[in-house]
Amino acid sequence: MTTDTSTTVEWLTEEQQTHWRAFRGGAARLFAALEHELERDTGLSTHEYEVLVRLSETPDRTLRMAQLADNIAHSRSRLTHTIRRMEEQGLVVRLPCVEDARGVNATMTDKGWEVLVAAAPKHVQSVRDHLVDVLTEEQFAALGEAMEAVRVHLTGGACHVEGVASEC
Amino acid sequence: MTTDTSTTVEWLTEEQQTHWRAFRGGAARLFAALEHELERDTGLSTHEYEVLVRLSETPDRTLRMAQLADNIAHSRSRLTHTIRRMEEQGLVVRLPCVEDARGVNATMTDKGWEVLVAAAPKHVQSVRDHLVDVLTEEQFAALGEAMEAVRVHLTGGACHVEGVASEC
DNA sequence: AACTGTTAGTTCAAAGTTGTACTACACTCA
DNA sequence: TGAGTGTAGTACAACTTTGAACTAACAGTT
Repeated sequence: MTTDTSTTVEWLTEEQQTHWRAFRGGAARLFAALEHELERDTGLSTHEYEVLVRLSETPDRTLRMAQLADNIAHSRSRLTHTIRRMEEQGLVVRLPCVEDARGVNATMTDKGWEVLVAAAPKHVQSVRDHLVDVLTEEQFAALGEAMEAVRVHLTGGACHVEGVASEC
Repeated sequence: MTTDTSTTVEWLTEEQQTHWRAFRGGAARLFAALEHELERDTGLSTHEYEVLVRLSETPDRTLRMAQLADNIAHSRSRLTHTIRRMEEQGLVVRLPCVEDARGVNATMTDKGWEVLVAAAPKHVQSVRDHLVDVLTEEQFAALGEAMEAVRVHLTGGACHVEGVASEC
């Protein structure tokens, strides 16, 4: 082992480059398409949709801000803005946390629930149209497993918050 | 065929849901990590990097605005802003297009080239660290092929602009 | 040449995102 | 009990993105 700072990097093969570009380009266009269809069909952004989904999966439709932020991989600051906007729309409410006076609980309202229930079928259909049904079952499973490995690598495998089971 | 507007949607199986979430979560975290490392190491955003890459691959380091926008899947408006910022940094220049007086050519400067040459090894290393080397060769190839199918589905297969061969 | 429809690119204002700084509270350990 | 350290969430200001409106120029028609 040397301390050479100008070590050569192993370049990508032409094949790898092709795959990497397909991944970047495909993912960018896919997320853009899903975003547009969800916005058009329901008025929600995919981020707002994700928030509602996560809240809907807890017993009391409530999560701490930090948990929510970790779940959907947003910065704290970004989540504060998103939740404020959703609160203005009446989709969620924020309440101080009893156990920890620093904390804030975001809770889904009945309206939030209704909006999610109305939005989900359309969004699922979009995901089918542009991703799931475009691939074979094996391809889609391989995609999921590969990206799960990437996620585990990036987050150190962590995917749980004390007290509340979260999606892994 | 009916005109029933409330047709039931085929839901995702639990497995499909898991894969879909892994894909979303993994991709979001991966792109965020790459963005941060590139910014930290070179001061470039991944979008600026992409612009430089595309320009570097043409014989005269030049592309029309619209071609560039299509290549990297950005809106026209967004590309205008990106190129303006890059022009202020001296990475590209904009020149009127001779063949079509409506058009504008974006050309990479020597400085842009140098910045790209300096940035590329670091970025490739990031891509290796967090994606390519995390997966087996087969997994990575499967990922690329799947996302290529998604891209083709979304763009109607188009991936070429008259006159200039672009990445497919 | 004038008319129509289309394409290229920019501009504008509104909305979203980012990172830092800040306040408040909690935890630890002397 | 209080000093020091860490965590939760928000506020702020700078920056980026979005979509619609706009100007200019091409292309085809009559």
